[in-house]
Amino acid sequence: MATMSPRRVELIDAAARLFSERGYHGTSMQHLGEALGMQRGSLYAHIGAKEDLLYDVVADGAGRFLARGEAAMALPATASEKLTRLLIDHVTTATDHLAASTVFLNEWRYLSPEHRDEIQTKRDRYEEIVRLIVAKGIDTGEFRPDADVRFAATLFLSAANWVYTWYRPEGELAPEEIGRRFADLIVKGLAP
Amino acid sequence: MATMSPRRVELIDAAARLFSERGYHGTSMQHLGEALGMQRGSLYAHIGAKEDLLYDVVADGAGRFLARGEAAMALPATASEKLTRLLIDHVTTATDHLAASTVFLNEWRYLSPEHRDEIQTKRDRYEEIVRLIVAKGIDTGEFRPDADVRFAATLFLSAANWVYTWYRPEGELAPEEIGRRFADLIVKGLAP
DNA sequence: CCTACCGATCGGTAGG
DNA sequence: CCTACCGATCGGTAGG
Repeated sequence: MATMSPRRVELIDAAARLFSERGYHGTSMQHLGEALGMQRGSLYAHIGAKEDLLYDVVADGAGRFLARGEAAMALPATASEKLTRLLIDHVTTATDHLAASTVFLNEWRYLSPEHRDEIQTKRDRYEEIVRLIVAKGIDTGEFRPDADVRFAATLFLSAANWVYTWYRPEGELAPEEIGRRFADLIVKGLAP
Repeated sequence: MATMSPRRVELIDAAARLFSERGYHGTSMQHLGEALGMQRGSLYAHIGAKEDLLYDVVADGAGRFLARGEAAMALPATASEKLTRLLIDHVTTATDHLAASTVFLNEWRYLSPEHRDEIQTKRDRYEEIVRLIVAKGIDTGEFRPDADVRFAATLFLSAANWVYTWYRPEGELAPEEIGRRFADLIVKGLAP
């Protein structure tokens, strides 16, 4: 990562954009070459195979979300605050990196088995973080005792992960505001 | 539709399954031929082009969801009851027709522009139905007056449309129960 | 529904 | 980074 050439970075950017628009299988090396103004064969000076690009894009996306998750969990704050903070960060991250997030969420299943397993582990960890925050809120009495941890976490993830399908930068609501409103609704649903 | 041959029905079924597993662009006519035990060229006795199959699968999915939506709206019931009923029906439909629902939700963007527009209209109508139910609940005082109609509807749709990514038939919860728990959380979030 | 074929394009490589 | 190429496969058609 530290030694990644500028060309490789450009290539990953173009891959994120093209894969998000046309899908991984709908994007050819030819398309990628045109996006960078070079012959498709020349791309192999920078990568070993097409799947490397998918992995790079997906791993970037996974890494970003997970970093926000770990940060939210480490906050000295109530469960409601952590949940709200994380949902805002999640939405902001998804919208700031819309192409990469789209690829992360809907093309990751085309990764090679090894790469897929690695990403699955990160997804599992992220989900666990959300559950831990909800469970903590129940413990402290902040959320109602009969709340369903798994369903509350899944509702959180559903709202967060569906944003990329409808968010448009020209829309009237800022990403922060979107995250906040979802969090309000969910936190109210969890109130005692 | 009334005159659809058994072979064509088999073909659409196989397309739903394969497109949901490998994506539209990741599925070749060769794959489809193998699934039906025939040569790929022979498939053209039943369809005009590969895209016809995508359209058939997506249109089936869209039609099913929309029918549930219109039915829920027509119920003689409170807004909470309609919302709960629709969410249960949505989840049940998505899980009963998991492959077609998956294709409907994540391959529809590869339709031809005309077909895409037609499906978009149905999606818009479905979303409108959810909003109308929420708005009605606010009018009658069933939901709190400051509830955000668009966000409540989007939270509903997010939960409903994310199910296909994590639902597994061998899981412990029945689809009805999944829909009911989501509905409870959302309705509680809307309570005055 | 099959055989045999169409031109185009696929991901990837060699050699410079 | 390009030229020139590899074998394989793509969606689709003709003619039977």
